[in-house]
Amino acid sequence: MSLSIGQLAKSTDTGVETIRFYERRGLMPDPPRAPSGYRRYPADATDRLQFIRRAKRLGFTLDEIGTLLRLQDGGDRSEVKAVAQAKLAQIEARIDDLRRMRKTLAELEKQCSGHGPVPGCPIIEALSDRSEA
Amino acid sequence: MSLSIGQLAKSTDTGVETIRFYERRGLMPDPPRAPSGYRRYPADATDRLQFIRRAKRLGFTLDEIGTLLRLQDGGDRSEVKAVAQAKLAQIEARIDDLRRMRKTLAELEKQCSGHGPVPGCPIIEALSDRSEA
DNA sequence: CTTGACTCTGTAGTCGGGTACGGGAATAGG
DNA sequence: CCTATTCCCGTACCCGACTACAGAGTCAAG
Repeated sequence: MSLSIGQLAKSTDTGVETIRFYERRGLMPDPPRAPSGYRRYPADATDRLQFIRRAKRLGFTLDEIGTLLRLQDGGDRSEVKAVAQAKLAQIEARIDDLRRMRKTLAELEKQCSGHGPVPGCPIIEALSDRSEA
Repeated sequence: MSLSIGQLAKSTDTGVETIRFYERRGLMPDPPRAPSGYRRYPADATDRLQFIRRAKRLGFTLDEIGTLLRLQDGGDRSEVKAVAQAKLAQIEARIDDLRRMRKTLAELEKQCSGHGPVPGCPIIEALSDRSEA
């Protein structure tokens, strides 16, 4: 039992173009072809595509997913753990960045009355502040 | 007293190319030119560029910064506040996304022993899980 | 057998925010 | 006065992850 690219796309909620794109990127192996040239996917192609989709939801880039897939077919568990730790560190750094932005912005937003003319608005004043680096 | 583009760049820790790029984007006004065609920036160009840099640090896109600059020279404070609130909401949504990723990934990372072969690694298993959407 | 949906390849465009390059002109320092 | 630096403009390129064609061939339903 094999799937057409359209069926694979539907079964994984992915676009047909995206699957071909993953193939070019080397994330999906080149599938066998029908005499017409049409791609015929074995059932486990669905698993591989799901793997990619889940990894993406966890924040991995396509390159990182490529690494994980390579480790899957023959790697050491320590390497997988290292990839996960690196990603975790990136996520945490990004969260910290965003929390700093949120803190500053939330304070300004609270201070802004929300009515009247712009001159005197604490948000604009903070951005314009001539006395600060 | 006017500044060359290079001096303006240095004084705001920005690249010369970036300033020209902001000009094309309409964030920096077209400056007066010397007879040679060289840009001659009035002193307050520094303020405007600092405004852009600070707004960027707060997470605003260049389009949003354009809006803020337009409001600065003649808008209503409620509009500024609305822009800030929208950005705050986006930042919070992004933080929530990242925290969900972190939670999942941290759990998997903790469960992975970090030694041995990949088959059986909880991280890879979770990504491969055939029984889950 | 026809029609419409699907698939093929290859190339190009999108978004955001720059960065780089090439060839020529102007300017500043020694 | 000479040379190194700066500046001009226009265009093209970078990242990541798609997405959109065009034009041709194929497959499935009625």
